[in-house]
Amino acid sequence: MTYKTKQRELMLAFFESHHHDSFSVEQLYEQLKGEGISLSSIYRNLNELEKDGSVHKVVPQGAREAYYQFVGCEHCRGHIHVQCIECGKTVHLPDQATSEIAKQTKDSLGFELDPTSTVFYGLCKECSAHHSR
Amino acid sequence: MTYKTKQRELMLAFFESHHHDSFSVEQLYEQLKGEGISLSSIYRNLNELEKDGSVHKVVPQGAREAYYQFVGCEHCRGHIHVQCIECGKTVHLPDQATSEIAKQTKDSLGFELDPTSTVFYGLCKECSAHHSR
DNA sequence: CTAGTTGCAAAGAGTTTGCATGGCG
DNA sequence: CGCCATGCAAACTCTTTGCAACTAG
Repeated sequence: MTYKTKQRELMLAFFESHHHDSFSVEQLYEQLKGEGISLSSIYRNLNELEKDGSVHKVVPQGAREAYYQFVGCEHCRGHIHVQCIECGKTVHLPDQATSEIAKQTKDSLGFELDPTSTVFYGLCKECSAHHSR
Repeated sequence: MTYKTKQRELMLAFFESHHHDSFSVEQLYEQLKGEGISLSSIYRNLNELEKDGSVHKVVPQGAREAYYQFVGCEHCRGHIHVQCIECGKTVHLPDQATSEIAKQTKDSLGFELDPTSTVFYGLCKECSAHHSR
């Protein structure tokens, strides 16, 4: 009940090779339309990927359109994503820090953190260095 | 160069008295139109509040419209917001946990966390209790 | 052969904007 | 008074949807 179509494979392949970037629908379309995929298929597949949790949909501050980031790979599962609000770069928080933070959240509020869907915002090492000069 | 208008005051007053809920434009309009405010003013003021950081704009998974939450009060400044993906309830992470988490992020990645703009997602105590039954 | 998927074009929803009017300072 | 903010309605943009053709299983 889920066919393996050329269009779906195209999108997955593209995402697999761009783990830590996020893309607007337009960007995806620009990259993939040459291979034969329509805008509506991109939208439809994106919605499914979002529903089963392998893609994060984010609407950046001030942006009109949504951006999508793939989090379906082994690497991403169970890791907190940390994103720089200046350069947009995203990295994973190491396992140990992730579980400690989950524990602190649990201990202080009884709150069960979902690492995969939360994103930390702030300044990466490079960007915060620029700021302090 | 920013006038104190009745409409702006209406919105601020409403937000002040609903710290930890978030509202769609439509909900705000329903609540406030009786007092004399137009849809476009709500949009325009919301955009300004977002720009100066006193309001978070969020587009929930699967939602069409944006939701806005006030984070401009003393209470919110410097605190990480923790939101339940099931019931939507939002609370603050205590000071100590917040600063420890910021430290861990800094130590492991050199990343300067911005507590005010990051939101933790997961299940609150009550909702995770329901799940484990 | 059946059911899911695609493309296209049209429809829809939420948000933004132009312009004249009104209100703050 | 000058400048900013408001209201209204029209304009826009991004996203969704209906339908017929197509394709995977």
